Amino acid sequence: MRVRFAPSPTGALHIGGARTALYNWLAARHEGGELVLRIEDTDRERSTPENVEQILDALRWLELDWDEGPVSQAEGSPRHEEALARLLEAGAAYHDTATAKDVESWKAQHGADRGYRGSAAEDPGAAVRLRVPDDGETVVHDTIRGPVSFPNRSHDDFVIARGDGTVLYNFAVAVDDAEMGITDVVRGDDHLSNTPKQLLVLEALGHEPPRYAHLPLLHGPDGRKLSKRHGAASVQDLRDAGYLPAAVRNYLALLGWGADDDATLLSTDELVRRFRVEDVGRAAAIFDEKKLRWVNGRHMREMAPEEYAAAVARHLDRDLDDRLRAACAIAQEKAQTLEEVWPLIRFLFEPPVSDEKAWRKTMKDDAPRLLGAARQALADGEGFDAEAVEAALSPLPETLGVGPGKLYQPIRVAITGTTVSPGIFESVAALGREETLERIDAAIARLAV
RNA sequence: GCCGCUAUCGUCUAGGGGACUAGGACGCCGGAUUCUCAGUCCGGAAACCGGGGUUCGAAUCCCCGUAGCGGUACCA
Repeated sequence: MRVRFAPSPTGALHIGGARTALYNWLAARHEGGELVLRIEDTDRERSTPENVEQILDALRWLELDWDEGPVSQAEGSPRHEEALARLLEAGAAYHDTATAKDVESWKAQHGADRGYRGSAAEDPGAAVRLRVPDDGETVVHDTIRGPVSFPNRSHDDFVIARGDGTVLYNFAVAVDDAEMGITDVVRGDDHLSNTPKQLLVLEALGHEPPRYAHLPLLHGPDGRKLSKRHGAASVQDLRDAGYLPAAVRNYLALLGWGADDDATLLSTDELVRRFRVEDVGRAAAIFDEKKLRWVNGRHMREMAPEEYAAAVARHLDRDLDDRLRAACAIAQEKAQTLEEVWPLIRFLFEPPVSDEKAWRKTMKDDAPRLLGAARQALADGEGFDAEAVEAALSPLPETLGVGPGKLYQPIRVAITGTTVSPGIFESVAALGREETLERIDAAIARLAV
């Protein structure tokens, strides 16, 4: 098996494109085949080096590697010109001076279900059209959808090369797929309607067509095409939002494909082992970031501590030191994305945040008494790890005649400034005795005012 | 307009004529977690687009609608 991922470099790699890349990668890895990365840059204006780099960057982040490329489609132009010349010579294609308007009026005359047919002109500066048969049909044998047939009559003699001799997408793709020895074309459903054209080109050239599989499209929560309006829409957005590459691969794989036993959490090895293109579903799927968050949280909790800390450090762009390691250790069970880690551990690196609502809600009348007692308990005793802190604090609620929450929440607010944090014993221990006492003192002082 | 694809809980899906009182997961709602929740555990509500066929029997097969999406460029 030899597959290809062939994005056009029009900007950031979108989530739909990422899934197409993933499916190609999974198919290749599953079969022990090869993945070719080809950049569809025949539209020179949109194909900037920056845009190409964005795609490579996205694929690297997703940890999807390729075996060949990136190959520039535009650089294959000698091959395309040679193929074009062959068709022209054989009469399978012809120069045509007709404009878009001419085509339109031709259709008005012949009915909308009748494709345009032009006539050959002795004008080498005119666009080149492929001759499409009037009868019969072109059928796409799609791995996912089965046979799909298109009546030839409804197709125009479509343009395969511009007046300046450069070739168009549907021609270049067909030639490249054939000449690069691609065995399986796995791409978005938006290309299904293009496939008969490519098949027609292949047939005129005498090439065997590859197998085709058209993936259902990805939509936003409103059922419309996924775009910026929907929040995270590109791979870069996903990275910035704090998702893990492994979790993104897991979630994206599940959009349109399901493991036979309904397994939801799958490692990449497992995905490679189980993925089959023929098992992909046919209906468009909606990208649901909530589920991605959950999948991501599960992956985060399963990481080894050192790996987790390294990922957090990279995301926060901080050095990975022991303090950060300790912070990560107490936050790993709580956060669903890398982005959520910082609010949980921030109190270990900066003064408590100012959250008036939390303060008012927690610091009731007897707060000074409770905090005072906690301070005293924490000031004495040996050691200051989570166990020692728990040993010091846990007898207090009963002694003081209050529920545990009544005691722990004021401490939490005193040291972090807010009401949500990792476990209170772990948090206090991680902060250290000196800093904890200082913050409790500061809170008591503020309450005395 | 024309050509084509698709249609099961809000979402991702399982289902391949009887195993369907339609299963799982996210989300949602409720409870628990003698410390918070944005974490974890437990429970609950929640779907076969409509109409015709075929069949003893249809979520499953066929037809017709409807809706959504894609293509219809000298874009990719």
